[in-house]
Amino acid sequence: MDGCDGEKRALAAQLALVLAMVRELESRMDQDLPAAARELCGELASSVDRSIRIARSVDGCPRGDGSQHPGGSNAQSKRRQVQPPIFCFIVDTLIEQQSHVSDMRLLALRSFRCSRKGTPCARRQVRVASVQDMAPLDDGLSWRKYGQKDILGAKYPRAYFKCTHRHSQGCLATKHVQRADGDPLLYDVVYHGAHICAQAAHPTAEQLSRQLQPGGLADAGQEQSSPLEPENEGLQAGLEPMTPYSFAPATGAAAADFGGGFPLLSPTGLEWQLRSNHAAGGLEVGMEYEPQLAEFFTNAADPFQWEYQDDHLNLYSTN
DNA sequence: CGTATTTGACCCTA
DNA sequence: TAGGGTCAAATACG
Repeated sequence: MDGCDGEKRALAAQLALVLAMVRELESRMDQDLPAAARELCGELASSVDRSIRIARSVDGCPRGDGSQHPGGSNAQSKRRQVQPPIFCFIVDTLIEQQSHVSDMRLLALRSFRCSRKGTPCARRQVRVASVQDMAPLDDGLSWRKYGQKDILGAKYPRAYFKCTHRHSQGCLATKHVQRADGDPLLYDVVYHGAHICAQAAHPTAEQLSRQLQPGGLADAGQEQSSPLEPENEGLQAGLEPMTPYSFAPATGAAAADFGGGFPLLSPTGLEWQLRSNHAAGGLEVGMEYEPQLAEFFTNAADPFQWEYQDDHLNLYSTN
């Protein structure tokens, strides 16, 4: 398959890049440049992560003998594509991404002009990091675990949580937490629905202070579930007054934006995948449901350079 | 004793 | 029919 060959070449290129980075890291360590070495470590992590994803995608390609791994990424991708009323956000670790977050916020709002029909059912997925070998389950909201499931092809089981106030207040928010295969300190957290319970409407002081911390995931390793009011900042760019997306509780300060996460919530059916790739100087957005948006984003006047490939939209900072 | 977690069974969808 | 998601009884915990 041509596509798989392309993926393999991309994987080889990524691994070559990793190798070059390792050598550069050695050099920087020899020169006693800890800050430079640390910076490179971030790039390395990003590159390895990218390699892993490419490898998974290659693994899902049809093989020469016609066999195909049933749990490959193709199967998952196909499964997602046939669940239209779903809004999905994948937000990778946005460490040191503060300058990009506001741009992405505008971007997301702009994109709603092309929103699809959908149901109020919202889903977003984030990837969070735990500082130690412990689950980053404390996102300031109370959840009750109601199930755990081994997922085909996944190394770790997926845990299912629902809001503690489901019965008392009818809050239907749920989340799924799964440890990432590639990095045991990373967790993929998928939120379904929005909290309508009191704890969401009145976040605790601890929650607020956490959101106000500019450190991001590096020190928090968590993501806030945020069903609160839409934020108005993004409307300044001449956008329609309707703001179907809702963000984290508004703080007014860009530096406090999401505590490293990107809690954007939409009642639309638009499905997105968004990853940060700060080390490579950009962000990566996969839009499985809206490939027609490629042209829109390509022409968008953002401080990014857009590149559309297959069903993924890559954007790089032009700064 | 009330609440949370575990886990096998069941349901739904592709 | 397989796999993901949820239910609910059993169990653990404070």
